[in-house]
Amino acid sequence: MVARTPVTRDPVACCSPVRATMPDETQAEVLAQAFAALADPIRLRLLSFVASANADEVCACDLLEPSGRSQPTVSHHMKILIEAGLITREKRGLWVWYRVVPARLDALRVVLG
Amino acid sequence: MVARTPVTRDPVACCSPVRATMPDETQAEVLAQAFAALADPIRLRLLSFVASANADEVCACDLLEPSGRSQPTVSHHMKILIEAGLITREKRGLWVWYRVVPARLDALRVVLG
DNA sequence: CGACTACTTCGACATCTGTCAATGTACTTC
DNA sequence: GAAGTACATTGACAGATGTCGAAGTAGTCG
Repeated sequence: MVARTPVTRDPVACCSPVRATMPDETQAEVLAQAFAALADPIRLRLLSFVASANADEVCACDLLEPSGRSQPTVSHHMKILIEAGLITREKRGLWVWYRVVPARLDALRVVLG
Repeated sequence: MVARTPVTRDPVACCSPVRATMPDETQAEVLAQAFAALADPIRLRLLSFVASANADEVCACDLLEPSGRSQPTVSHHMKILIEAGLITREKRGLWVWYRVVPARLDALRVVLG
């Protein structure tokens, strides 16, 4: 660990220079948007549901009842997950099918360490 | 699982029963709070900064300038990261030192797959 | 065509969130 | 003690977010 110049008299220096980095602002913006998609309990449950399905895709109609939210609300949340790149939507006939985007989840996992 | 009652007589059945699971609501609540802490660009940058520091801890005074936010605002964001369990705060004398909680980051990574 | 179905979008609302100036608290130094 | 420093908390405000009913869109069926 760094001997961080403890406060002797003088100009009470706080710390020796730190070496650390931040992602730039636009990069942080994109990542934050992705995490924001996960920042709602309903969306986390919806995403888990799709990710854990035995088939690799899930019909929108299957999301309504277990989520306990109205149909417009579920549609709204799924849109947010899509815009975050975490899932994809495909319409076939009257129905809509969702599937996860594993690469996107991988990317977030990498950010966490 | 719900037998998806195909309502009319011979309607095009939507989907065969899906096998999938959701985290329960309280579990989702806790996870969502953690992800919410990552859902702000400033906080992502602050966390990255602490995580990437050469020393394993970072003085609060080092966060002000690179974040470009006021001192109360940075203090506010750090508090949110702490409440999410992502970092810890330790006061020594006049200064405050932050360090990341790797186990917490691990936990989130697990959720992502 | 017209009726119906699955889903999306809109509009409105209450709540939550990020921000900073002002103020408070804890600690050090004189 | 008093003065000064580092950080936290408060208060206030604009803007974002979650929610649902109502209306709109796109597809199917007869």
